Amino acid sequence: MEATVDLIESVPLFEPLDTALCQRIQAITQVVAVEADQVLAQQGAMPESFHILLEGQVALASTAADGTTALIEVLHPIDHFVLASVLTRLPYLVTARTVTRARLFAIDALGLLDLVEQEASLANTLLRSVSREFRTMLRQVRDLKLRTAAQRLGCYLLARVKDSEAQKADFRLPFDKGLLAARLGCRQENLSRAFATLRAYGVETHGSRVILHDIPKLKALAVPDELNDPAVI
Amino acid sequence: MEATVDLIESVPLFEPLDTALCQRIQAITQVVAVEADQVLAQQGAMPESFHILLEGQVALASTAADGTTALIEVLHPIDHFVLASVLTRLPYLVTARTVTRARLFAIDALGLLDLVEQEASLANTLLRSVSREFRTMLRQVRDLKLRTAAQRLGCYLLARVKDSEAQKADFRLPFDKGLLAARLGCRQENLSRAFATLRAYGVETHGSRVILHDIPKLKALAVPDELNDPAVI
DNA sequence: CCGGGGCATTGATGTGGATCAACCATGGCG
DNA sequence: CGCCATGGTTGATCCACATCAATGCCCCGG
Repeated sequence: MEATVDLIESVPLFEPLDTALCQRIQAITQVVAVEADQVLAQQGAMPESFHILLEGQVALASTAADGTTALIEVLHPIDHFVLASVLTRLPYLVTARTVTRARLFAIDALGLLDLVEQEASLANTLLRSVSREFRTMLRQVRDLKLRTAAQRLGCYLLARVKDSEAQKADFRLPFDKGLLAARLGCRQENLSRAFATLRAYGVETHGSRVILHDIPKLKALAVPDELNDPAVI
Repeated sequence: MEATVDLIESVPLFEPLDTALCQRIQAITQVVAVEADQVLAQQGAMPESFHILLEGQVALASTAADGTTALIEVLHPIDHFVLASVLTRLPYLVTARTVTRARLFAIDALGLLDLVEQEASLANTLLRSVSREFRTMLRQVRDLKLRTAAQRLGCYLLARVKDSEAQKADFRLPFDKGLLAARLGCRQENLSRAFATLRAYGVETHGSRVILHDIPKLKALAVPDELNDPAVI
């Protein structure tokens, strides 16, 4: 299916671009609807499309030679993936798979490369985006090296609450605990135990429902990034 | 000290750029010489300069709120650092510190941002560079999640040998084992033990001298990235 | 109403790596 | 020449997490 220019312009990534350029992007963009558990990009394959997630969830995972797999990230709308592979013309480092049924833009890789070379505004917006993604990965490296699973879980939960002043919060996990465990880099059993340790810090759970009774106390345990890195993202 | 245009043009990162643009970069670049163990960028501070390492070594480390530190990378000439922070105008996520005495370019952050916005060729070369850095970080995440310290050491050693066909190799570690341990995300004691396990796979060491007697055997243990990710960088 | 198949929790045990501590080589220097 | 500082190795113990196994829970269909 063809994408409309309106739809292209509504993507935050493309917000700084003028309409003429969005039209040229639209010309190389398809809207794709897929079921859950479908592969959108295969690790090791050469990039064909740059993907923007409009609805649903997508998991990015990387597999080692022995077959073990590390879940890198779970994406929510509106986010995008495999940008760095497309821009470097190097094989995908991750397999992207839908968690739920989803709707996405698939933007032709070579067409996008052409546009990027000609249009400084597009190059600039992508440059900022890849830079932010780089910082996210760097933080994940620091996380894995320095924090325990319980602290990573605490950070994840704290990141779900928008209001930075709030003392309490109440929300649902966006996906099941198996996926959350993988996202945090541990096993489901350990996630359970991590939730158990966090109970002493005012964390109550009922299935996917989470209640944080004492956010300051939790922050003291988990030490979220905001405290390390002022004005972060 | 002022940089010369020749010197700017000789940096691989700037190789695709025309002379006029290199002149404009030269105008905002200082050559800096520093002793060992000097801080060039402080985590949490706003970016003032984009750095390119010409001689010596620089370590990038990130510190958590509890004071523990993770070494992210040790850089060699000609490489560069803190690009993503400069481009996003967000605080440094790492502290950059010289390991040896060093010589660098310090390019004014705001001046560079101006140039990037105007010049598609510069935006493009930086875009590719940040993308490659992103992929490096992503691989480090996978490494930490999936490989043991001995495997990471094996990969590191295998990466030192250029010739991909070689059966044997012989070289020196570029820095001391304390730093190498940090780079691999473990303690010095464990690095020692990792070297000990690798002895069974044909790895011989005398101080910083390393001899690999049986590269195929070592590859079978460590499973370096080339095997996962064809045509990698 | 009952039985079964997921998902989540809980327990027991094993492993990788951290930590603490002692020891050994090396090399600079009085 | 001997002293001590430094970097590297080795051993003992501890902690976080993985793994294996059993059980509880809940929904769903018969």
